Amino acid sequence: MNRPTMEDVAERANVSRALVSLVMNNSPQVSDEKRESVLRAAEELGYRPNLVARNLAKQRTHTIGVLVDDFRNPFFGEVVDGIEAEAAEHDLRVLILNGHRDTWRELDAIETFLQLRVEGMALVGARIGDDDLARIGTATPCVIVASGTVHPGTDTVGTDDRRGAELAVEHLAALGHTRIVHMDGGSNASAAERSTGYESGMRAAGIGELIDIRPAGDDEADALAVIDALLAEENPPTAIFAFNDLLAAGALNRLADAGMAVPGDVSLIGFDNTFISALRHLSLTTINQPKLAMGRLAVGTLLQRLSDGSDGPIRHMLKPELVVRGTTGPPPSGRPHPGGPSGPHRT
Amino acid sequence: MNRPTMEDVAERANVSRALVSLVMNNSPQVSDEKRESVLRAAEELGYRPNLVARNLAKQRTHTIGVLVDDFRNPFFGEVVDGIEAEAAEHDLRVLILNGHRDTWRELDAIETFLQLRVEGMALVGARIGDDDLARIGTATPCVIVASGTVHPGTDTVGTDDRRGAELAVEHLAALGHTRIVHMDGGSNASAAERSTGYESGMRAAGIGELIDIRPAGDDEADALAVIDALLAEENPPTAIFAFNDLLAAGALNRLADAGMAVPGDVSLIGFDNTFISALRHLSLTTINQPKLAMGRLAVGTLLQRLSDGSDGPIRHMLKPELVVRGTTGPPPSGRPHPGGPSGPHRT
DNA sequence: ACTTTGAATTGGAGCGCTCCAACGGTCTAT
DNA sequence: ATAGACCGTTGGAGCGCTCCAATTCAAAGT
Repeated sequence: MNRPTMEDVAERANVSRALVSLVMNNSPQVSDEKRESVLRAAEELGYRPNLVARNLAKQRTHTIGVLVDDFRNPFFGEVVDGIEAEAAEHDLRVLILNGHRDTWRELDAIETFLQLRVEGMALVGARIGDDDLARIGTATPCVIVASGTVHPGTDTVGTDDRRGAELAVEHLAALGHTRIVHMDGGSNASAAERSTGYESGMRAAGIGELIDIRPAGDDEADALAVIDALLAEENPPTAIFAFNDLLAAGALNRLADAGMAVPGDVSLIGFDNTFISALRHLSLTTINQPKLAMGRLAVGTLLQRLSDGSDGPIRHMLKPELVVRGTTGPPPSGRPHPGGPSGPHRT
Repeated sequence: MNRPTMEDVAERANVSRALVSLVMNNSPQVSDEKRESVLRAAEELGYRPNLVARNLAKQRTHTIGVLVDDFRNPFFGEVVDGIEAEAAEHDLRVLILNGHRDTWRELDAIETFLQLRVEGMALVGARIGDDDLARIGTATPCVIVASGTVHPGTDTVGTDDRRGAELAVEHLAALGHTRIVHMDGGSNASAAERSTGYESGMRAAGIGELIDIRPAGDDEADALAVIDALLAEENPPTAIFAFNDLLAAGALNRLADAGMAVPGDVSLIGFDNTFISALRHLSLTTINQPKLAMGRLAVGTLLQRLSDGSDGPIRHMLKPELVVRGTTGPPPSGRPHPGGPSGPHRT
């Protein structure tokens, strides 16, 4: 009834348990004869090595844990793809846990990883603070991925969010916009950096006095109220820099509802360059993050940490890139108070 | 240097290892005094129970494995949300592995689950065949989620894909369409059922002789060539039923490129009702699958299998629902060969 | 004073595996 | 013939935990 163990295989093949172990780890120093007889016995019994026992005995799990902030956001899916690709090349198993955009659940997931004795962790878009991070301890290597702020003492892989935000503002300013509003990412880990970048971008463009940040969030739904509020104002912005693509998509929806033409009446730019922004019908101008590369680098960092004891945090800061699509254009000409939504449709 | 073990905690608290174990499992029959002293010692040492050892000793892992066909497809994300919600309520850990739309990698993931001794598996959108399924054996409960065909002898949770496809055809037929093409899902697990439903729907509508299935796939990119081919024909369809939302989104892109108005020149319907279809700028008519409910039911099924030994496969077949949005409408009137793409823009 | 009960605590065996030291065997060198 | 080297194989200890039976000790019953 019970799962067959190594002992069972050994008995059936008339060898010792140790020999079965050698075969299962394909040790070269087993005679072909015995090897085959062991493999046959294993096959016949439907034997499957018990990784739990093996991990305990070996004191190694060959596993890394990946904490993903939010499965719904396609951004993370692509980062995970990169992680998995790199991990596979190094014979590492990847365990994925979902943070559900919630600090408490993140901590829970990390605790699980630690108890499962993963050999490293990649926290992708995690929202936990530096104090929590410190409490994790240094026993298990840990890399923070795509979480904006520079965490002292922790390895990080990320895009230069600040620079990315600056690129967005530069692009809009170059088109002639001045009343550029930033819809902030709320509790998202990258929110602060992108806000900062927005501010410095505005100042660099000589329109620092027009800095206008609205608290929003990082999900489609978070855009609705903000857009409504914006449109109700007497002097609405001519351009909006949304924290990410999801938020921008939500904004696009609401703007369409309100009969505003994009980019005729208002320009919109997102962040992340997820596949959503590339959908022809959204055609969202955005800032690209090298998602796959980030995933691969995350694993690379972990491996480096695992092999040598180099001190000093490893930091990879990747370059963001402006991707111009259809939601940005020059501001509506000479109409400080747009009389009515009648701009041309986007193509 | 090494991770502290129970033994270390016991020594520091001047108790036996067994007592520490009792405390860690918060057994009620430990004196408050000892409990506190153990907890304090654990805290001071930074002790973290070793789940690997515990799982081995307990012969239980309290873990279920979830194999996801494709992280990029938002459909799966929502199913996983349901799974996690239900699992959390039953104190089950959820391990997620990515199948990358590849049978071989799926089998690999399943093998990993089995070796890790998960207590159950949910295969979401898996592409493996019944023979592979059989080879897994009955030792570990396994539920197939959202994989169209009825797998004999295996528990399944799914939407009635066939009926869903019929709904799609009914809707199009009711609008007056007859030349309705189905873009097939290729190797996707649900492809066959939806094709069948398309066929029966066509026959039920009295247009069985117009059945026209084109091999496509389940990803955006898979739509391009098919749309191109369709548009090059002398008598292109007036309606397209795409295998899923992603494929429909790709089709929408290509149709826009070609200057075709949707639904003016051609109607389009997807499947899944992912958040993508709800984006106002796509506004894709689609067939809803109760994704969250499917996830919860999957875990429910596993739990049922785990508790009793009821024989006979458990099957949950949920009801699909038509969600009418903006990509379907009546066929272009009296224009067998549309002279030029000049239909009205969608709102 | 004695046993009885019961609650709190402990030692030890065991979960399925790995890994090391030791073993028997054949083969070559002295 | 004896020692050494080497290869394939094996028993046993140990990984960190759980769980059972056994033990201690205090309070209660006779």
